[in-house]
Amino acid sequence: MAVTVRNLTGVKSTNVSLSTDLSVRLKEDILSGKLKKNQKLTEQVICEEYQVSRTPVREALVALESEGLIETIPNRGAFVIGLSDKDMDDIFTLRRIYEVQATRWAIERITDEEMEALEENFDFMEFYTMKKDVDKMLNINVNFHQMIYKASHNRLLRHLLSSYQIYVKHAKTAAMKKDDYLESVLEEHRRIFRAFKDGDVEAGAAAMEEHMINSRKRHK
Amino acid sequence: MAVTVRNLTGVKSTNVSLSTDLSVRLKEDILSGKLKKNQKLTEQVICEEYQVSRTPVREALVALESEGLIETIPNRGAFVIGLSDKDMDDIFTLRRIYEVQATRWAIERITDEEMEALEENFDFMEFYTMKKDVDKMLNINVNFHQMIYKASHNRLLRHLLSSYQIYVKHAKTAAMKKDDYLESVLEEHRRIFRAFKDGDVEAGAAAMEEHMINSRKRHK
DNA sequence: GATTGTATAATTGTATACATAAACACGAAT
DNA sequence: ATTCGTGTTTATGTATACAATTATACAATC
Repeated sequence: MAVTVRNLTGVKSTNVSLSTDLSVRLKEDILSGKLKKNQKLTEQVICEEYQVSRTPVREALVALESEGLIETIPNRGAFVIGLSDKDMDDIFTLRRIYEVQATRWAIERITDEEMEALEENFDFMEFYTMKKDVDKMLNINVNFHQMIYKASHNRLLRHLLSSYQIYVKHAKTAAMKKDDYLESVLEEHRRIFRAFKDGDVEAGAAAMEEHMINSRKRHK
Repeated sequence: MAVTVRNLTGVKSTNVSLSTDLSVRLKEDILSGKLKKNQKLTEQVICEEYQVSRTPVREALVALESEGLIETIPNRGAFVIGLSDKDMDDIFTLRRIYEVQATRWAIERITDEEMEALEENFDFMEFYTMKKDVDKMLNINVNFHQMIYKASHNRLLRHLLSSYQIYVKHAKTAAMKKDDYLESVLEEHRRIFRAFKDGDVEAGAAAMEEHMINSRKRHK
């Protein structure tokens, strides 16, 4: 079908199916606080709210449950999970741990082609940091990490880390207006990238660990 | 509905919904090799094979995709992901890393009530090791780890680690016939349990790490 | 013979109708 | 007033019908 719809953030999304599109929209609305914690997600209500039938709604809810964002009680319905500050800290810790492992594996396993792509990404990053183009940087930043996931050559890890990405997405904007934001991120990425060039697993792991810790501080 | 059906292992399962029941059965069949890698999972075929309609089939497939066991290509269908020996090694590594983190948090956060339950579990484990009752031990073993997940007081971590459990489940039986199997597992659990009693995070993390490494060796 | 175009069949994506279980309201019995 | 029972309503669970996309077969063209 590939309908072009407009989600609640006003950004066009041309996702393949209503199910996947809806699951993304619901995810955003949960993390942005639009759907409040412990709130009951009645299927029929979502149908009307998002203008789709129950089938894609139910499939989206199954996906959200697998990611731990909602809880489904049999014959009772789906409820939004509340995320406390402690929960967010924990999630960051869990993400950090796997980002470090992904970096280790990626440095060991990266192909020449993937290395070239990473290098290109880093060049762009330097360029747009100079230009002070925050929007471009956001995408490049996400891509940098996605490339590392891919280079780890483990489908499950890539999958899990990608699903963590959403947790930071909505928190952006506040911290990024600081002057040294772009510079800091670039410098941290530079250290990680250099470890890839050197094939130095331990240096890469350390650099990524520090990058994640700083990232948490920036977005808190 | 709560129908009592019989899954392919011959074990009765009285799950709440056809969707969740089916996702468990499909998971077992993928990991046992009944559904071969790269095999296309045509919805209609699964309907006939498992005697349910398409709705629960599709919902089960969404769940399996979230766990990384199948890949869904839009408008093309679902395909079984092949897991190589390297993949299994990686999964064990990913599990080990989070088991260690769960242990750290659990030792820090465990409640008195949870501690009592863990102690009881350990007592049972000693008893059934003496009795050489492998079947009972299997359940107790799984419960021991589940209790630690719970005591970590992080829903997402508990969720993820529970989903890893299935990967070892089907591999059991071969290694467990060895005489020293039960003794080894008991001893490793004893070290972990002692760390809980002492509230020693580092000792617990080390003990769990070793337990996981040994566990991988045993099931390889 | 290989390639492209088109009609047909098969399969996925979505909507809706039906079945069943939980939530609710309300009155009777204690 | 509280508890229990019963009928009604609402929501979830399941099946099926319809729409849209993709795969297949086969003929026409080069």
